[in-house]
Amino acid sequence: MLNLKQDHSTLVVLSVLADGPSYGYAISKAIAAKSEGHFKLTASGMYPLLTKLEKQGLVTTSWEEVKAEGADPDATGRRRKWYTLSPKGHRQLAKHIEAHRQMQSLIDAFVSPASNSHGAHA
Amino acid sequence: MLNLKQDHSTLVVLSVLADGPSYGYAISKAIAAKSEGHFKLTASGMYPLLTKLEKQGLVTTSWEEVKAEGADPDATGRRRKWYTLSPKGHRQLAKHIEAHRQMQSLIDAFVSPASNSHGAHA
DNA sequence: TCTGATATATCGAAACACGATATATACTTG
DNA sequence: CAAGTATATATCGTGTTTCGATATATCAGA
Repeated sequence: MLNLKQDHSTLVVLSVLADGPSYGYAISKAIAAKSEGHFKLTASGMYPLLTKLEKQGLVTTSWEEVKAEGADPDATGRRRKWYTLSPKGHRQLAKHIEAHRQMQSLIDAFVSPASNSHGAHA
Repeated sequence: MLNLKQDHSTLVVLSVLADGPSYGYAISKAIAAKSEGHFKLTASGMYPLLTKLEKQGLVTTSWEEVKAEGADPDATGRRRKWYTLSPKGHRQLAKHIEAHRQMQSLIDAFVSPASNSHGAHA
């Protein structure tokens, strides 16, 4: 079980939102499910991150009142905050993916077998 | 120019040392060169990391006195601390590479096109 | 002699990580 | 209906990480 760091959290959360609007708790579950239980992004990592994405204009938000079936129409109900990826968010996701791929290829230059053949130092 | 975080720093430094013994300053230059100037691991990141690797038994160390040609044989000379990857370090590098690859494939599940086709939310 | 490169090392402020805590509603089961 | 678990959002505080700045010293070239 790997706790995601900021860079990966941002990439993964934006990716999940690219599949359609969602909310904190559901995103957290989606990340755990899609990573087959390997990734964990808990509340204390999720909500500050979502707030940051909102401040950066990468997502737009709206509140939903989740009422129980047959509940008192005047009751408060549980609040659910939906996050929708903005056009800016889509562009930022593309940039993050590109940066991630570049990082991958740069790291690969270090860990690929050709660079690690024992006894062959320049 | 990307400053490397701890995980990537460790992976990259161990990879460089897998090519043969080296020392802090040279490793820093090797990383910059091999990444074509994209990666930067400065002194304040390098030396604490190397000390940590030494404490973990992943590298062994030895000091070299670098004397100028024709210098006074009694002069102190510049000190150079060599780092050699230990058998444990080799095994740890293999583990880091495996962990890195797993992380890659897990992240790919989120950012691969199949998961991000617009309008196709489950 | 002076500047820039080589070489190692630590400091400290700022940012980050993450379990614990707080609050509240909804569902499930005995 | 009471208790326990799941849903849902949010912050706090401690511990860790980051990274430019600083310190020290030698070497090479203009």
